[in-house]
Amino acid sequence: MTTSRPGRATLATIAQAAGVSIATVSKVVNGRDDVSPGTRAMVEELLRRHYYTGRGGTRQPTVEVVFAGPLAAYSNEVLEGVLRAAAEPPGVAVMLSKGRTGIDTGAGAPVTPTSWALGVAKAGRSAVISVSNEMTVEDATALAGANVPLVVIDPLTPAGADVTSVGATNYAGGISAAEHLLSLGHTRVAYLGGDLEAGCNQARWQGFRSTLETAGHPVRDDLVLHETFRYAAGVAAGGALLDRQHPPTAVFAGSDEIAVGLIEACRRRGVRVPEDLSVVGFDDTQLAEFCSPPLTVVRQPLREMGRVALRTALRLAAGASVDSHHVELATSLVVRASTAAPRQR
Amino acid sequence: MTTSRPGRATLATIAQAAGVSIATVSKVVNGRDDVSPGTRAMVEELLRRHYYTGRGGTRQPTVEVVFAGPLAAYSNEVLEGVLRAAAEPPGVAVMLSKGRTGIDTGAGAPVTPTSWALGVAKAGRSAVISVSNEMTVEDATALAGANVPLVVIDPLTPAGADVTSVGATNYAGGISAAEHLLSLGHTRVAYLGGDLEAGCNQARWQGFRSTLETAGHPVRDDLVLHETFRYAAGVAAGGALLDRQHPPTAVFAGSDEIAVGLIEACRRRGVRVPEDLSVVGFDDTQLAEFCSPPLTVVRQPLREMGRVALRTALRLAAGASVDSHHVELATSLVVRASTAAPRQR
DNA sequence: CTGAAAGCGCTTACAG
DNA sequence: CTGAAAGCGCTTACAG
Repeated sequence: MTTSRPGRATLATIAQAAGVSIATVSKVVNGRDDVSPGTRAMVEELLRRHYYTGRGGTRQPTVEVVFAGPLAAYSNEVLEGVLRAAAEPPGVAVMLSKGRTGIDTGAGAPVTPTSWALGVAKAGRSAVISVSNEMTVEDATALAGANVPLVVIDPLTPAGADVTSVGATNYAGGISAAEHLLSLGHTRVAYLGGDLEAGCNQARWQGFRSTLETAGHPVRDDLVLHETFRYAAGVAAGGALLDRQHPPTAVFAGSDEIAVGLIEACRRRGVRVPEDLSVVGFDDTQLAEFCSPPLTVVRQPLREMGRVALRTALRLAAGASVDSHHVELATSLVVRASTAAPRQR
Repeated sequence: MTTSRPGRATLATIAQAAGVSIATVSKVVNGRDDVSPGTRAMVEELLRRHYYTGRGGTRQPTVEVVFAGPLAAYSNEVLEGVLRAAAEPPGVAVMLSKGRTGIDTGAGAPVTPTSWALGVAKAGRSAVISVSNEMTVEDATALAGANVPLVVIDPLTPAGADVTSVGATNYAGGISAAEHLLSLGHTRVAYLGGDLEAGCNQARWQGFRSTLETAGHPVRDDLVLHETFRYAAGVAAGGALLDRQHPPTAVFAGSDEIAVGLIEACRRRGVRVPEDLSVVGFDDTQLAEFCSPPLTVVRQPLREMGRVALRTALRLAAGASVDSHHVELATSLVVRASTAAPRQR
């Protein structure tokens, strides 16, 4: 039995494979309800397996980029990278959405992971890129079920083997921040981190912690704060840190936003940066560059991460496999003006 | 002669109208070259007039947002507004692109305004939103020819009657900046503006200028600088301003980026803000909020502008007409910590 | 350069 | 719940 399958799958391809009529397959594709559940399930499975796309064939290839929170300096860098990679020939269109929006799942029905994933597939998206977004296991599974590849940038939870992700060497970044501060002579340092549950935050902290400990200057427990990655956390928790009886001489912030918030907390108290306090940020977004003083940061190559995510997504969409399910790009230390030797006591 | 046109136009509709065969229309649609130029032109015209979309009918409605420069704090706010409005039922997909990319215009051919516009139409975009982007007259014309509505946000050149645009009350914004500084007691003020050719920059400057002049404190010619809207201009030109023998006591910057650059120039020189110099920004992006000290700004409602642009674009795409070809949303003064009374001499 | 005709992929009213 | 058959929108090899 030679199943001829030259080009793209048609209704006839599926009908033959399923042993049903073309009409029945058509009904399943169009979501009519006069098909038995069993037949429907089997046909749907076959449609997926054959990458059935409808007669439109391939429309313009499109990748959907999903952000969780508000767009910010961080997302800009990632998007720039994605956009530039997408502009390279042959070119992909980039769709932007927040959460599960932008996909029509049918008249006002509540959007479930499955309906969203099916909508994404039906809209013809080649792949989905999710950015620092807690994609649930359900979302990922539904997407896989709909045959839409998913690439996660900077996953909050450690990468499962079944999800492809792109991150940065956060642990190494924490180390370089510690080494920089140690080399300047700081020994009483604090960590003002982001969400405790976030994998990237944990890695940054552990790299930082271990290096200081090895150097004989362990970080005191009361100088370790896990808050959120946002500006407000820098202002509030950073301010509280400064109000201590014995404040640190340097702070490693878990993000640029936190660092910038901390710098505002310093200004309000007349604490000078870097004379009275050294601050190291993490990310190297435009915020770091525009900060006054310009921020010393551990740079994570966000644009490059966006570019790699896009190219990986395209490769998966083309049916190729990827060498590794998780890629980590190298961080690097960028020294600007927010760090200096501690004052002589 | 009753031309029956119930639903969507088909090849037959066009063929009948053009007095040619269905086959010929099909060839035009598919860009085959065995059609005479005259026939092709006529058929293309008819395809447009009938809003021919192909059998796919309406795909998921999609709006293409085109940015010129790099994504920045400014674009974030606009995009947030567009995205939120797009997420409201019934929901539109949002495509992001920079310049004329993201559209497949055929094998490696140089992208001309016409081929781009045709590609946009063929890709099924309902409308295009262009952000602070020098859309050329050619682009706009080509888009109009392809029946794709265009809405420009914050047009660089004064809105022509034929282009729909959304802006802010820049002139009034300039006035409110001047009034704020006058009320604090400043009389020796400078304008550190963006691109001289940009309409929004001119309006800001004129509103500012006229108010100070009326108040009897005209801005000295040597304290008026038109640079670019970027950070670097704030650092360099702003720094030069501070190095004058008689520096101003307050500066109205044409954008948040310029203001933030100026604040860095101040830091480098030990000039305190607002004690030694008051700074007013323009935009109210996240940069203003995160600046240290937080920036007093003339706020332009960028998110709202994004939302209005999207809704206008959708209305145009639906064939409705708009009341006004140019809408200006109100600016407002947001007082934060970068302005204060001038020091007593 | 044009179109009649064959044929493809799909949908749907209807018979079973 | 299923499918034979009619028919629609479109494409294309080919004759003129």
